[in-house]
Amino acid sequence: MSNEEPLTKPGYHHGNLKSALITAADDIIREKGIEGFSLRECARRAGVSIGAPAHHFGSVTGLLTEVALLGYAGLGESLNGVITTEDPAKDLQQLALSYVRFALAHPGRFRLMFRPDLVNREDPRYKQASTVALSGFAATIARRENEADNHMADLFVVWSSIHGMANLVIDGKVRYLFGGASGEEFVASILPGVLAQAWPFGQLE
Amino acid sequence: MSNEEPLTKPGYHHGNLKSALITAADDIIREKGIEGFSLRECARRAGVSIGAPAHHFGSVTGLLTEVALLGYAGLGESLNGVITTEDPAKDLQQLALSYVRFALAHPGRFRLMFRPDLVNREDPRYKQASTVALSGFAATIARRENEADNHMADLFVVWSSIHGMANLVIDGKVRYLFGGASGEEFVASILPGVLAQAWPFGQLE
DNA sequence: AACGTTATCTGAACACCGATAAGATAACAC
DNA sequence: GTGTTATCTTATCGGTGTTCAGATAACGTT
Repeated sequence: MSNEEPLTKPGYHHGNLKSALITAADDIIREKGIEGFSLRECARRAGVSIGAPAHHFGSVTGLLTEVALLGYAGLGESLNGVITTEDPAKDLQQLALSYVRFALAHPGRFRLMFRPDLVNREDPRYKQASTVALSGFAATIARRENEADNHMADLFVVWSSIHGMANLVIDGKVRYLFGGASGEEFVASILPGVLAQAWPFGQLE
Repeated sequence: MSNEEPLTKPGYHHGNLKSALITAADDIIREKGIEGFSLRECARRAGVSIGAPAHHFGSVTGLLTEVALLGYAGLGESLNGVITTEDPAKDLQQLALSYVRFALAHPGRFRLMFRPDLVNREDPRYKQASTVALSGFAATIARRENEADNHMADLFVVWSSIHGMANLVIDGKVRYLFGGASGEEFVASILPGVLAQAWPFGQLE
């Protein structure tokens, strides 16, 4: 029994306004991007007055933080789902692919997740969600290395590379480098080749 | 003779409103970040009415595009200044350092430069400015390689890595990975070690 | 030197936005 | 059934970018 969308609909009390607002926010962000989001339209879509969200989320940051948390949960699922544990080097390539695919499939969410002005990073759930999302990734790094190596340094470098790819791809810089290839084409056909050929983290060790 | 700031000051006509507005915008972005920017405050600082900027820039995007162009010019200076041509591998490390340093020194500008909703990337000057800014970087990649190699793929991968580092650093993710190190500490003392130890692009070949 | 043209800037209006607070409403506990 | 509390509405505030008619002055031409 999923008490997601329409628990109780009509009347003065919405019933599950909180989740309805989160859903509406996620919809807007998917349709118009994070820049096209507005709290008022969000309330409008949930069929509620413009002052209602404040009671549940305090401010727009509170609501968007919830959306960002969902984003990290989704990213974590995507990442942790491709880890085989058998071949760390191959796992890293798959993680890079999944990371870029996620950013490309949910650019609005992805951008929101890294917008410190829109997300309350002091929320302890934020730290937990982002840590969990990257936990399998960090474990893969550690699995690849000798014990004496500096895991943090390698995690930073590899994460940087993956994160930078995702940002460049959703910013359309790929078209700038590779001609007319769109983001989807790029990930589907070019990126695996790029990773196998030029990405150093899979070949090392 | 620098006809920069106060060419002609008082009166109905400002004299050099265009550059004054660009300067004011850059100041606001430096003080409050790109999210704290507003066209109205920009006009206020330039001592001009709220409708004045429209005549010179059309919209807020037009003005911010000019600031972004300045940003790319500054980034290009920083990058091209560290290239020695002698040792491409070492040059790449210096380029990475300069890139991150620039982002950390001008986080507002840097974020603006990669905000497609705030910058008009159809402006031909934008394409030129970003190309010039990365020209020395691309040349260093090419210089490092054999002729048969795929320059575009390598440029993408190395740029991704550098760009990702810069983003993670200004987003404060460094503290998350490296304990209490601030961005400045990281760039000044930690990052060179990270690059020498874990960054693969300097050692290869 | 005077005139007409054009570039520049003002001022007001409009439609949005997020935040806030007082009050209406209804669910819920007792 | 009554009182309490959570929820939502309504109105208001200050702020934003855009637009446009009109004021102003610089500039080119005669």
